[in-house]
Amino acid sequence: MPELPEVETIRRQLEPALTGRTITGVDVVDETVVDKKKAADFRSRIGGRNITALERRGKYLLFMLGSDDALVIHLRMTGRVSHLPRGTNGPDRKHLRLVINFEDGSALALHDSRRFGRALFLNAADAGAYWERLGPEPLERSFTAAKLAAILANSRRPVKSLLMDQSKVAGIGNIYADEALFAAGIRPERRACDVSASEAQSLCREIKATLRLAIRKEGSSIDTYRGAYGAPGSFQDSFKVHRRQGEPCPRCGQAIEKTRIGGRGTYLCSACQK
DNA sequence: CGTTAGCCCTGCTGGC
DNA sequence: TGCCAGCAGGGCTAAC
Repeated sequence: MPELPEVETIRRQLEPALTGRTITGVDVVDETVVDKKKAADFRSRIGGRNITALERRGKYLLFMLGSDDALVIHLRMTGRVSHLPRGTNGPDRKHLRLVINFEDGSALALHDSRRFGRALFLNAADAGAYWERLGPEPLERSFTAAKLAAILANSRRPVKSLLMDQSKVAGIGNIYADEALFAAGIRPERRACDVSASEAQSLCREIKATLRLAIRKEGSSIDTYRGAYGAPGSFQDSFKVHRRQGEPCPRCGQAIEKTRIGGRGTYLCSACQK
């Protein structure tokens, strides 16, 4: 499932190829992907526009269209974006949801088996309110231990739930929450407000380190994730606890456990995480 | 306001 | 081997 590292990988892969492209055609194959009522508006608003830059906010991929308008894509669970050079096809026709054609004959395809992924046109005037729903970017320099500690301090929810709450911190999902909490030695079910200042410092450092390494490894391909040109990521080979139930903890050897927190499968080492 | 449950979806897994 | 119930889960909305 695409989280911050996967979306950032796709952004970096697409940036050189799509910057400067002009949108010459929009084929909304499955209208649920753009919200049925907005399909016609979506087509007319992005048609003919020029892509000036590619950005990312949390797990959202942004194709800037000038004047601060943007085409926004969220892949949710099983969404995939592919840049298809002239005359090539995407990974499978069956799950094709959206095709955006460019003046150079290439196209951007959105595939999604589960139909959770979304695309939308975001007017510059609405952008402020739209992004205000999201918490800070964890890889920004301004995301400090003190900032994280302040976020954790006023909630009695499990610390893992806070990390995954996009209004608190943007971009962390189930994989990277599990891995960062293991690296920081913190049990995921702990009340957020009970995490100490020094633990918050460790957690802040490990969140950044985990996300940075995952970006370097081009994300995690455990289910359907692939890059924009079909290449899998390799961070799954670096998982210490996620999806490793029953396997020995790489640090102490005790079997990795699986529990549920906030309705999400959660993996941890009960010996290493306090 | 803070928090949680339910919903959307469909491929895959596991049990028989 | 084949079948099928149930799981998986990001983000939104409703409800507590």
